[in-house]
Amino acid sequence: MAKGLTSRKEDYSKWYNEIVERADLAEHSAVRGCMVIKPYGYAIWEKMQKELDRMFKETGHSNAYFPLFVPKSLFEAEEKNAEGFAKECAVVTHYRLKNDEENPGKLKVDEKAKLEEELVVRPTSEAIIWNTYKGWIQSYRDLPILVNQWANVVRWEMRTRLFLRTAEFLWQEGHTAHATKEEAIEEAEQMMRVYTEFAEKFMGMPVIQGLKSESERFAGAVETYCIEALMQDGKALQAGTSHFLGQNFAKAFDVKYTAQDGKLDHVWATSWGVSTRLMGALIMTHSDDKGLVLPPRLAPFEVAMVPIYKGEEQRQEVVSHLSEIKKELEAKGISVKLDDRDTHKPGWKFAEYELKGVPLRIAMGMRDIEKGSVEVARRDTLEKKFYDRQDIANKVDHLLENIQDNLYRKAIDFREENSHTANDYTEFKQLIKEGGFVYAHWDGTAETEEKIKQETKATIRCIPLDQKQEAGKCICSGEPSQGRVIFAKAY
RNA sequence: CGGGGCGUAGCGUAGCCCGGUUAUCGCGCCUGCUUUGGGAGCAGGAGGUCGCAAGUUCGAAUCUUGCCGCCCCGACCA
Repeated sequence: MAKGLTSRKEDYSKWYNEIVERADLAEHSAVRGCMVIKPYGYAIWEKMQKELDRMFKETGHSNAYFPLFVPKSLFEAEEKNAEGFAKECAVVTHYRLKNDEENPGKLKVDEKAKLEEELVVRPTSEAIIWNTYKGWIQSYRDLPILVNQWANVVRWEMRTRLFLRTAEFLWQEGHTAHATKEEAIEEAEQMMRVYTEFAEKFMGMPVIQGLKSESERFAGAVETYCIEALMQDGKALQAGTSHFLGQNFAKAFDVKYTAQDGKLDHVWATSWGVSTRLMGALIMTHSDDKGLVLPPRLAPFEVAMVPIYKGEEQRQEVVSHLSEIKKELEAKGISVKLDDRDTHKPGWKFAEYELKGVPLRIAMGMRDIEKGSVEVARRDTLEKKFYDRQDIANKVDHLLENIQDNLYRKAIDFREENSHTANDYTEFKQLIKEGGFVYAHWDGTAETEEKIKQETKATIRCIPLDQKQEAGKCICSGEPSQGRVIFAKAY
């Protein structure tokens, strides 16, 4: 009996939730707005972490860890940053509970244990980190500081969606300090490029690099670079951001250094981050109506092996053949799960590994052993083929590479098919309704952007870095514009 | 914080309007036999403070009142 998923086209949200749940990635926690990432989902996140971490180290960064709590006085130091996040902060006000005499067995907050100063649970760590950097920096010799932190942060969201928006989420946040403006800008741009490379090479997800408009800019940043991806329902997803912070935080926390020429100046800063939201992006970029589809480079295991047999004797024979193949694959660095459980039937396993997005499935039974063949099914195309037993390791290796490329190419094709240019407001509204990226002229003002948002629900996703200089008129106000920006409805 | 909806087994639900034996069905779970190349079949079984509290009544999942919790749509947002 087939227990299918809801179709993507029928109800995208439902489809998404079913994949997250049935592929065993995550679930809602009993804690409001919070998420439990289950082992299989976390294994994917760990692969992401590993690759990102490697790329950060290759670009000269080191990991460190800063406190979860930010004293309110530090949090409010950089005004724009504080104002931007104030509405969604969890705040610790007490440090002790006591027995509730009126309700035996229950606890209540001990009012005597009220904190002198409230502690904000970090929604982002600029404040606590810049307060720390203050003590680390005196001279140009102390610069640059290139630090990354893997951490959890809390943003008290009113409405949540697994991986895309939860009250607590996991991420990495890089925080760097530089002697010059140019160096800081180069750092922010470099990290955007690192994110781009990760998204495209590992996630198989094409992204557009760009700058945020003022209203979408990070609170406290001078400039926000971003990568934007297009999901299969035609909505945009901000996949990563890298901020040039100017001297805003250095001034707020009074972080100065003495330059080679003896002059005292504030340092220049960047911060950049990607979160478990990338998991949501990964799911929505490749998955289909049969479940998750994972790019080989991020799959917890690239190959699932399913033995087919009747009786214990056959089972042992088939499993021993598969074990040999497994060794050959592992020798090539391919990760394999041999599912020899007798508690589930082959058909059940086929469906299960499809739901979980395993790139390749190898099935083997007595027939194959006799013929010297192996059945290989690829997840991206759902194509099944028999390959010669002798050559299987090379074939699998080749297929995995092919799948990785194919997923990326398919995602690019999808994005191109769903990217359009609008030349007037009527056309714009129609295109936005249909979904996808819409390239259009904009007069550069926040007022117009807001008006368009109110009228169409579309926002400026970014001003693309490769924007062509092109004289035109704003689709909304008719004022002159130098180039097109990307509009879309967004997550 | 505004508008709407829902709370019945691990999950999804019927029953409620019009009160009446042992609370319905499906999935899942357990046992046994037969099965195993696309989510097996049959037989048996376990599992429930019907969100909580009070009230009306001979009798409440069902009616009344209060409370609690959750979901959806807005506003906010990576």
